[in-house]
Amino acid sequence: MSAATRERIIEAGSALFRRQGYAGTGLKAIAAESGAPIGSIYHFFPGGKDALSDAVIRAAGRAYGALIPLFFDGAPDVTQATRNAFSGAAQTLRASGYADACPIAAVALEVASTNETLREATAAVFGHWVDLLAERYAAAGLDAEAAHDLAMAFVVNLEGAFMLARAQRDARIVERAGEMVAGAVQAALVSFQTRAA
Amino acid sequence: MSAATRERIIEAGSALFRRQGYAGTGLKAIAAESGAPIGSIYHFFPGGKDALSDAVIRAAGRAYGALIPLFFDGAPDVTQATRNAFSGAAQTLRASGYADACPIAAVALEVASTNETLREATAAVFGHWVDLLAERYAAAGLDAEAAHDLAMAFVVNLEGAFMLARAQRDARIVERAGEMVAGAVQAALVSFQTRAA
DNA sequence: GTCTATATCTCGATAGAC
DNA sequence: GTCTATCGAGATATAGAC
Repeated sequence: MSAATRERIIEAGSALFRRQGYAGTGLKAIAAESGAPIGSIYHFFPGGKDALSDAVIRAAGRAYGALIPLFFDGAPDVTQATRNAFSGAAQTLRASGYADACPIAAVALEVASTNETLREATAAVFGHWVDLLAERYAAAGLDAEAAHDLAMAFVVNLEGAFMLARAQRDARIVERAGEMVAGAVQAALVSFQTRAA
Repeated sequence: MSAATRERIIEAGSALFRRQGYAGTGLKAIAAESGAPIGSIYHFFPGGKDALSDAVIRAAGRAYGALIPLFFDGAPDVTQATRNAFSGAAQTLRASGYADACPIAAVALEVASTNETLREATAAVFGHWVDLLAERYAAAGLDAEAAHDLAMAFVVNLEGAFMLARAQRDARIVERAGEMVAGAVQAALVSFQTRAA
């Protein structure tokens, strides 16, 4: 099955990029991890490492964007959903031995000044996540600007907390960052209701 | 002058690490950037790339820690100092074409799961920054736990904002993150004064 | 589509002249 | 202390059999 091989290559690339970064991950390692030979990588991605990396970044963007409904659809309100999302991320981090955090964070910092194509891919993914979150905050009654700022704060805090938590091996950093974002969300909601009243 | 050569090597490593990361930066590139031959790197750092990288990380920790008094000593209060620090970072980011952000961020994400020695070095640097900032917030009257949490939020937001700002080429993200942290600092100060009264 | 072999390059590291 | 030459390993990429 060719489609399955292509997906397995992307999945392997995603797993290795999040732990070793872009430059630290060779195509041979991705081939070994996916079980496919090197030739298959160039068959599915004629553009080589850049084309594969672009596909990995965008796939990770879709996959993690799909997690947002999981936390927001079931929660009683967006404040609790925000808190739960950070708690879930902290739990995943702990369970994986501080390896599984953001799939594109290391790559984003590596390519920001060295690879314009991939930089744009990471920018699009961050923008996608912010848009999805902003929709949720707007649906809770906040105006567009406040919703966007909180969505940006969500991603900023998650990424920054992932960095410190992985370095210091302390997942509570992610939980504390979640408290701060949730507090800002709550404060914005209260401020909006006060203004409306 | 041998000491000057050693420092030039560290300075070159710092400049390249922040733009290309750890795995993306070769010792030959550091040698070329510093003007020293490869042999000199192994003369001053017999431990090779790891020993040099450790020195680069710790030097960056000291250098950026030394920036904190610059913002906090002259400011009217810690809230304004916090805001100014983020504004200054945003300005540096813009002026450097979105290249000069945190000197150890990319390295930290790369080594967190791949190099225990360097992971500990980055953890120590983050901890050092948090400690220095917590001292400032504590000196403004906050209790130790609140001061520490705000200091952590400072570094978390700065690192996360750097990541998104570099990817999307928008330094306002750093400024907005500064507003959020400064707001949390202000709220904590007000809350403390209310409790004390 | 799958897989191997290989060309070319650059890596970290070392040896040794000066 | 400075500098060059070089080693073996691993990188990306390609050619071509099956």
